[in-house]
Amino acid sequence: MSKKVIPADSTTEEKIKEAGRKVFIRKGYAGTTTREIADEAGLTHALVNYYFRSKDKLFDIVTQEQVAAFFGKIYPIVNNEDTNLDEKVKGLINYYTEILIEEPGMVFFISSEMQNRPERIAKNMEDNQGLAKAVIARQLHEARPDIHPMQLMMCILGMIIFPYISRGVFQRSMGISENDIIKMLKERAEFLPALIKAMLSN
Amino acid sequence: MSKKVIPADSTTEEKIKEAGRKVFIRKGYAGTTTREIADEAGLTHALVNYYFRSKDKLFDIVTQEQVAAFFGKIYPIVNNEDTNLDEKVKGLINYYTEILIEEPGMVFFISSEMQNRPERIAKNMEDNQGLAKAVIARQLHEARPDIHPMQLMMCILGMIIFPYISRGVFQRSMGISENDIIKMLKERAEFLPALIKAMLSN
DNA sequence: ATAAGCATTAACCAATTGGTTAAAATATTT
DNA sequence: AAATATTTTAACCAATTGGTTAATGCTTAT
Repeated sequence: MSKKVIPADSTTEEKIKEAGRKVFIRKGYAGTTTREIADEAGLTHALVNYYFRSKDKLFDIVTQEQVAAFFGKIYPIVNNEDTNLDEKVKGLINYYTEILIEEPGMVFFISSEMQNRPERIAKNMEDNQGLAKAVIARQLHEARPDIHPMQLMMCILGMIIFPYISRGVFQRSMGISENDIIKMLKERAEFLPALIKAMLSN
Repeated sequence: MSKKVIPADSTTEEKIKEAGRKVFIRKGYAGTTTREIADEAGLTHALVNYYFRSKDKLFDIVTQEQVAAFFGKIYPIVNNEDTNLDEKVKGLINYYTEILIEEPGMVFFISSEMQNRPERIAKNMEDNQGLAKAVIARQLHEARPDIHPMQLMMCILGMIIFPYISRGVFQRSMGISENDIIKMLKERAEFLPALIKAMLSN
């Protein structure tokens, strides 16, 4: 997930998969050509089909793994019996701050996948029984019994993730530099827990 | 912006533009073919070039107008001197609830445009001097002087908009129907003002 | 060393793409 | 009604696309 530098000694298959991941996230499925993936990997485009049979199959694998990695890291946080709500919130904030500064396209990628071809991702979600049964849902219900835990979850995740989606808008709107907006995004990690706490206090 | 049914008496040019808008939002630039736009409009694809010279030019115009309409409706709300913060929040919630239930792809479209080709949209933003100088920014600063108004703005908009982006995830994760998730999204409009108020109370 | 199997390449293919154009259809002007 | 201008169409074009394949290179076991 983090800045994946392709190791020089990685196999051709790994190179292609990683190149595919990068380009797919950057340009989306339709905007990506197998030749560009091959270029990114420093190979011929015939090899994409040699190792993965088709662009579609490669995309499937990349998406599958990406989503699995994404949610795989979230569930341990929201399902931890030993942390309270505040600690979970901080855990989520740290996680998203880390990966989304590195790879801002990730949210687009996953959520557009989720909208366009939900079946493909369903499997990974079921394995984890979803957010609905997570420990955090119970804790949210305790904090605010008047509002459905999933609604609160949307609020929390929205506050954390949305800025990475709307980055460009805010950057333009405020006329500030790339570096400054990244600084702002990192700053958020500090005061967000308090804001969320205030929101959840009945 | 709302459910735009193409009037039967509209000109060919209007038909193409509206068809282009729909398909571009649904499939993105790369995923859209001029022939599909023509199909959607019930015409030959040569007419797309006849009226708009190229797919690219049509996309430019559609994007331009879409962004202008989008922000054109927001700025009157956030710049109103006669409403307080709570009323502005409610105004934003109503606006987004309305258009995003109608056209869930809009947020994707605009924010991905904003990330991929920010120059193209810059003009529309400057005209409105951005969010930074809006009345709401001043009011947010009064409510919470300890946090930058733009940070608060991201929080508010995140809580409102993010659910429309992550719709699919939550729907899957909770195993509920399309209708139920729409019901949830509409429900949000009712309790969100209170949650945001709680968050902003120092 | 040689044969066998795997990896890689360049050349190729059919389908689709954005875009053009000449001719046909329609509307407008005279 | 005839001439003119505009709109629409079908056929076409070159470029790009995902995918295949036969030949070449490279390992590795024999």
